[in-house]
Amino acid sequence: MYIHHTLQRYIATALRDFDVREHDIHLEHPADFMHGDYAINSALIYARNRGIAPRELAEQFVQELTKDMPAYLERIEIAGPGFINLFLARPFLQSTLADIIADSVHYGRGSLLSGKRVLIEHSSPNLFKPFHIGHMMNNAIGESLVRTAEYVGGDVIALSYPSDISLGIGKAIWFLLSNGGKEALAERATLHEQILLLGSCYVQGVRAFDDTPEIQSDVREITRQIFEQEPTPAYELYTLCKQLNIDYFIAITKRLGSHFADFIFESEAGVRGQDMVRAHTPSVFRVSNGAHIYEGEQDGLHTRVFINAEGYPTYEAKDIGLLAIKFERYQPDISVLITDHEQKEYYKVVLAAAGNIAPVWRDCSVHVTHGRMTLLGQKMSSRLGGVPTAVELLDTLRSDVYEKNTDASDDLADAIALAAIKFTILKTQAGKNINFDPDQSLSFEGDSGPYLQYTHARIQSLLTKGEGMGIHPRIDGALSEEVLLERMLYRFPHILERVIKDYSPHHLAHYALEVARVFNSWYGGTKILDPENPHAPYYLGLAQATGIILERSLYLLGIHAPERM
RNA sequence: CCUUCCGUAGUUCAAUGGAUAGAACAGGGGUCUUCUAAGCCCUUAAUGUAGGUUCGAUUCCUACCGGAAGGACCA
Repeated sequence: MYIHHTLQRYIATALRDFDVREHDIHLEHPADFMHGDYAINSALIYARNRGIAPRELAEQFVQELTKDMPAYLERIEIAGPGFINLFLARPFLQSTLADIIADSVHYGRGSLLSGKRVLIEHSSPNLFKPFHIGHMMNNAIGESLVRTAEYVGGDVIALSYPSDISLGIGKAIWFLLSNGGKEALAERATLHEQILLLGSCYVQGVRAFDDTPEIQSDVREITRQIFEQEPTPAYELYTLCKQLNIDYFIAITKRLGSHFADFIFESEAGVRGQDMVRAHTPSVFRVSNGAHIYEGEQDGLHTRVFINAEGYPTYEAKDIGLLAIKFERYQPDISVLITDHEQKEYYKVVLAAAGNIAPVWRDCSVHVTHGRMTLLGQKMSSRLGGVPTAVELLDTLRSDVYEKNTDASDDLADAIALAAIKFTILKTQAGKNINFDPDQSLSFEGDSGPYLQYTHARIQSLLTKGEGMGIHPRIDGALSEEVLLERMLYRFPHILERVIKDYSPHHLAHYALEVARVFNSWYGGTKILDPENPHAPYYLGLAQATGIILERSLYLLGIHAPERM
């Protein structure tokens, strides 16, 4: 149990005669340390209903709270219009530092999601199309939520939903088949080059389809063969290409720090969804102009087509099938889906329809949306191929790292480049658009991933040097003058709960920045490894605890914290 | 036309209805014979407009202005 839980319970118990419920106690960290470590505004809120002056009620509250004050509290004050400010006692703060060091990589683990199965779908790729920076955005948020949900006790299953079937893919296969087929692929030496070839087949196939109507029936025939899984050369080539794309997807998401427990393919969901929709017509869906539709107006939404007049499932039906497979296979308590916010209204209709088939599909689903990335002020679109792929962007940033640090290994350069990109994405609240200006957003200075990594690496260096000098980190013993850092580190577990509550890792990103800033500011004015100073072991312990919090924060953001840089 | 989302320093982002709206970048000025200068210290600068609710509004409500996304057989 962490301090915010303990405190909340204590306050609720102390104030039970005032009918203040635990749930209604809002513990917040005041912006200014002068206002204590925690503040509650309960007196302000409750005074309204009672017709008492807020400060007067606050005084009654404080009287109860101080009657038998626990040791972890130093004092309680009333401030402003009736805030109650709580100051944690320094011995408590120091015991927390000791806990952090003792628990190390387990510090902050919690029970918020204990016993809950949490499904998180993210990074769903369009096979045959490049993994571009929009996918990186989805991946960064998804991976961070996966790690954080796991950290607070969830039984988390990460999965991805690759789009493996479409007319567009038929176009790509047609083009490749007409331009060398399997042999053309075999000429490419690496997986990366093969993927580039497939990407260009996609673009050229789409163009050929639009420009030369004569080929359209051939393309449709190939697409049909793929759909029906007929053992033709086209289907055989498709199977090969699909596997290459999956291999590539696994490789790139691994480089980004993700792995998936399962893939559910669009082709699979399509079949399932189509059956599902037909089985629930006319109870849920209705046939109109030959198409199976769901009339969203009954839920204040709009009508969408689930099976088109030609009898093919649309994305809507596939999403129904996907829900069916997810809940059948995993029985999740919470099923999180991460997409860009263009799909927000769309997905409301899907969930409304789904809720009429099985209420849990709707009630246990959470749709987390992220904004769109704009690059240099231009709206991104994967269609024309003008958008950098994840690999291109990463490699570009890596060369910037080498410029700054000529000794950097490939792994280190990759870790720093990734940190820059991921942090840019994660410091913004999920749901908002992100302006992606490589020159500015991806800076290695200031509010950035590399800043956090640098601070962490610097602490590791201190620890190594301290070891050599015979200074060992120690929290007990002589107290120094108070260091602001002590009032920052214990907050970590509380922040994780907010990340999960809001499904937005940006809380953690900003917290980590604040920790790093406070540390650097202290470091700038204090000599830590001073053999003459009796407080040196304590200082080093404080640095060590800070290093742990930074490393854990970075880990939960999906960012690697190098020992040295 | 309808629905949803978004308007905060020059720029990129914070602020769970709270206390003096915080950072970073850019600009200006300092700082390495001393633990990693990817750092630190100082400095200029912001809530689209008009109302309303509240002890208190960047946050909630209404209208307007501006931007984005979605709105039946595309994905």
